[in-house]
Amino acid sequence: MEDMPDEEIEKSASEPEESELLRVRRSKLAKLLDAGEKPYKPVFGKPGEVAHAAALAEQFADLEAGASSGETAMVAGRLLARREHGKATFADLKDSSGKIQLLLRHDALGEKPFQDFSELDVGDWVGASGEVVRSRRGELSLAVTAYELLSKSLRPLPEKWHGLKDKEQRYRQRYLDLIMNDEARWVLESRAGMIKEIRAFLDERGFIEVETPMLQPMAGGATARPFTTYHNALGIDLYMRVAPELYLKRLLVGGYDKVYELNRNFRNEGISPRHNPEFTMLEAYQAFVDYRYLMDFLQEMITRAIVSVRGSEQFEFAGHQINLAAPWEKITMVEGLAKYAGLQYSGIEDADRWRAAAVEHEIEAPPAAGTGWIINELYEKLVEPQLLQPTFVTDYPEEVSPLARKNPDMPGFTERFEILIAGQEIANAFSELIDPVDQRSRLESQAAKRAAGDEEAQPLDEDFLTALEYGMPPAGGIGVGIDRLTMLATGCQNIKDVIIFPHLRPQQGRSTHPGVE
RNA sequence: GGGCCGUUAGCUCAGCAGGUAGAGCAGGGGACUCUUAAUCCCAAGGUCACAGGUUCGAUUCCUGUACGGCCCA
Repeated sequence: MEDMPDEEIEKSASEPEESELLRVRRSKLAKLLDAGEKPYKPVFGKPGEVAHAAALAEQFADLEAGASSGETAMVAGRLLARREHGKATFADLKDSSGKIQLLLRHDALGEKPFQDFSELDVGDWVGASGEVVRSRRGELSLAVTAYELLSKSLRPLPEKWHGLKDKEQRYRQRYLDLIMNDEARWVLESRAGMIKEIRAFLDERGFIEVETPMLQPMAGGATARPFTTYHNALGIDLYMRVAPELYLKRLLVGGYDKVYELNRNFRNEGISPRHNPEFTMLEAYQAFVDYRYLMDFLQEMITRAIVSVRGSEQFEFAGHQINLAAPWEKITMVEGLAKYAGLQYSGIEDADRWRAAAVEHEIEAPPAAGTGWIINELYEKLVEPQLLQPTFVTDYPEEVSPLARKNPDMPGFTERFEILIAGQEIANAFSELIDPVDQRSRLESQAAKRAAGDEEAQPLDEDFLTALEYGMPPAGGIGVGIDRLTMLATGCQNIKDVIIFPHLRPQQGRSTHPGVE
């Protein structure tokens, strides 16, 4: 740390070729400092005094072109464009609500402030006050009588007309995406709005929101590889959670009958257009209900969330017209394989035929995989992509559902369903397995799979089983992937578009901007 | 992990059957008191992602690497 200054000097000496654009801005900053100006102000106006552009647009909607309102206002935002006309200048200021035009006139401002405005750069934060007027061409404007530089920008923004298109740069420097692309803001705000709707939906029904451990001594509750970390003081490995499920169930054992958690899960898997290592999941549990009850429950919640963004039950996603109007199709996984893939076999006992179908469809089953696993793979490969309209797919194989109650009428299957929309898994739900003896044997099979080399199989969580042995009430549980749901609602087809700071590989020896690093 | 595509000025993009590159916007200088992709004039701006190879000569052809996108597993 103490030799930082030297390093800095060395660094700048070894990088003499700063681009002209950056040099010009730094020299403007130096000029301001030399003149005793403060290019990074602490505050602007009094709290509540600065108006939003959108609020002014609404308030003065009736102001006619060329008219003055007689009222003054203060605004603050980022300078996004400037049009100079000799002794008059127009500028666009963008705040969090929208844009407003500034009109600066030499006669109203005086020589020095008028000239100084020309020295400002697109990208600078500016605060201004003046009379609200509408220009002759009909643009709501602030006829500026005073302004100040609030924060000097040292880097040029992307082009004003085409904006920032480079996807990589949009993900890596999301702030630029947010400045330049209103759609990026809309996605962020839509996501926030949906989460708010979902919380309201659950809160209205008496659910309590809880926070269970992100760092777990054992990563259970889902079939996935965890991230590993280490706790120094305890001297033990800890795992980033892959799901909160086993902790939320402990809360039902503890006597709560409606709990939910809406938060991050972490899975140590590849990155793809549909996978980010951390993602947001809603899990909710309600005592005394089973998976049948949860169908209407989820249908209502998901419809409400999507309609809050789309404004309608009908919308387009990836070229498909989706209709959320009730009723949604209900079909068991085995029925689905018959209807959509022509695999008309009976249940789990048709093991040889399922296995033959797997070979035919080039599904490579790991050594420990049973018939249930194969049925699920066949379903995911052959059926899921065809389920465009909202569909409840019910009764998943026991083998891939180690935490779900067995379906007493369908040996080998569980009381579980997923909701498919546009070929995407949007929600998962089941009647919870509360029998501690059955649960132990299921987790023991998982442990056997782990021993056979399946790194995704769930560990046997003795502490969780102990909790179940005290007695968990009958309950149904749901899981909703918030990122997937946001993709569906906003029409985004890459998860990186709905995660504000998605994970990308770090760049090596290459920077998108000279001067970075 | 495999296949295909991309990476050229701050941004958006051209271009090069191999002879060290252009435009628009942004930035710099100048003109202009109602523009909104303002307009007009002038000048400037580049390790053509990176590293090798072929060649008299590579931004261009070949190989590899990095990062990203799409598809497949």
